[in-house]
Amino acid sequence: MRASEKAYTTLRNDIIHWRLAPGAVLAEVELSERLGVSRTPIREALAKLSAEGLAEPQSGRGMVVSEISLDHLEELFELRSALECRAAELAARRGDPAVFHALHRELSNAGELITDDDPTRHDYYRLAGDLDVAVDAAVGNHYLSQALKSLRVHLVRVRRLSKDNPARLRDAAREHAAIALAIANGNPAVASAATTVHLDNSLRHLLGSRATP
Amino acid sequence: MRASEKAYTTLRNDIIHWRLAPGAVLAEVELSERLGVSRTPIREALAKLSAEGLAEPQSGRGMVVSEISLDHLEELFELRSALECRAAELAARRGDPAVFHALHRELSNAGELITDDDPTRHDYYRLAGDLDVAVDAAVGNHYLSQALKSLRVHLVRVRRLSKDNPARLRDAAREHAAIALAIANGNPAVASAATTVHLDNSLRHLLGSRATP
DNA sequence: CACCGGAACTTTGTATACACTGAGGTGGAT
DNA sequence: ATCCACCTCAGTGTATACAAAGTTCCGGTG
Repeated sequence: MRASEKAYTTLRNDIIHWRLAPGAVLAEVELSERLGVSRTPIREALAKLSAEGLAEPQSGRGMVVSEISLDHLEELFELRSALECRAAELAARRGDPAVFHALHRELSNAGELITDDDPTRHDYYRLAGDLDVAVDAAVGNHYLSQALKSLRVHLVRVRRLSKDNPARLRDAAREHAAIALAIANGNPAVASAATTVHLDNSLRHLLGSRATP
Repeated sequence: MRASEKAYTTLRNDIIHWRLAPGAVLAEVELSERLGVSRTPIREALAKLSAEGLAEPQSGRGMVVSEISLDHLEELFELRSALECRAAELAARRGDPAVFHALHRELSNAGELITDDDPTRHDYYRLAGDLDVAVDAAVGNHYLSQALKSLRVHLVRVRRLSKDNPARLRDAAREHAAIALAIANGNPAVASAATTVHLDNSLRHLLGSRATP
């Protein structure tokens, strides 16, 4: 693996998983020593992170991890809604019903996955991710997929801002199942509407239950 | 101006204005000699262009100017529609009516700007750009604005694929005026619908009248 | 005592030298 | 004659040295 890729991946994960908090300074020499590569690949990594919106140039000098807070949530979800509603719509027109019927079945049983055994909700988030992947594939639009991909990075980051209670996750799974069903049935309007409903519920939940700092 | 910025700006303009055609190889040494800077800022510029989607890594080695053709148009316009319809909707809810009434007046008279005196249609495109800026400002959503901004780069590139006849531009101006009016009237549904209509007309025109190569 | 100026230092921006890898060509063997 | 192996070379990937710019702290002055 190239050094610049390694630096990029490491920093990206550190930012997404809050090991590098918003506002943290990204000093080139310090990073190059910590990651064991020279400054050149570090700079390359920082440029990519900046383009992705995970880092931003400090006033005049240096880079810092970009801010993310509940204040950004509404804005983030407006973009998310625009993209995901359209994606669901297009998936309903173009997707293979069998694929989404299968996802609907899985998601309908997803409540069982949400137990106290797995506090990271890994299985649940993977299933939700599967739906995203299936929608992307069904839509078959490179530009839309890219826009969604760059958006999801920020969504992962935001997830840490709230405590996820099991009840909400079970509701979310049901909402996902409804979206999958609408797509499987080839109904664009319902798919879009179900997505709107789901995102509104998610947003209100996130804004309502703030994580204890 | 920093050398990396200069390299980035120059290359970006060269790509957007088709002085660097899709598929052209972006060799670091050749570019560094041509632009009179060392390879380091060139690499930085290429990284940014790659993140923006204007350049992409060649199989294994090197970078090339990314492809853009009429085959990508439908995909591009699907994303565009998702973003701009929502933006128009939100602008109708939040915008200052006075601003958009003014734009509506200007756009209603835009037909006069489209003469044979200015074959680049500079005045017209600037007016259309003013509407975009006003919508962005009215929406007040950083993430949505960023998504639109990165999309518009590709749209400028695509513009060269078709010959723009004056009749279509005058129609387009009227459609823009309709969008501005709907926003001024605070009617989200109409603003979104007018945007959908405008984009559909634009797309069909682009696909219908191919530029003679 | 506060404020302004400058010098030193820290940190980024750029150039260049070196290392490595993949591609293409050439020569030999079958 | 064709195919394979090896070698050469072009061009990228990385490291490091040097230049420039901005920040901070100290001292002087009003």
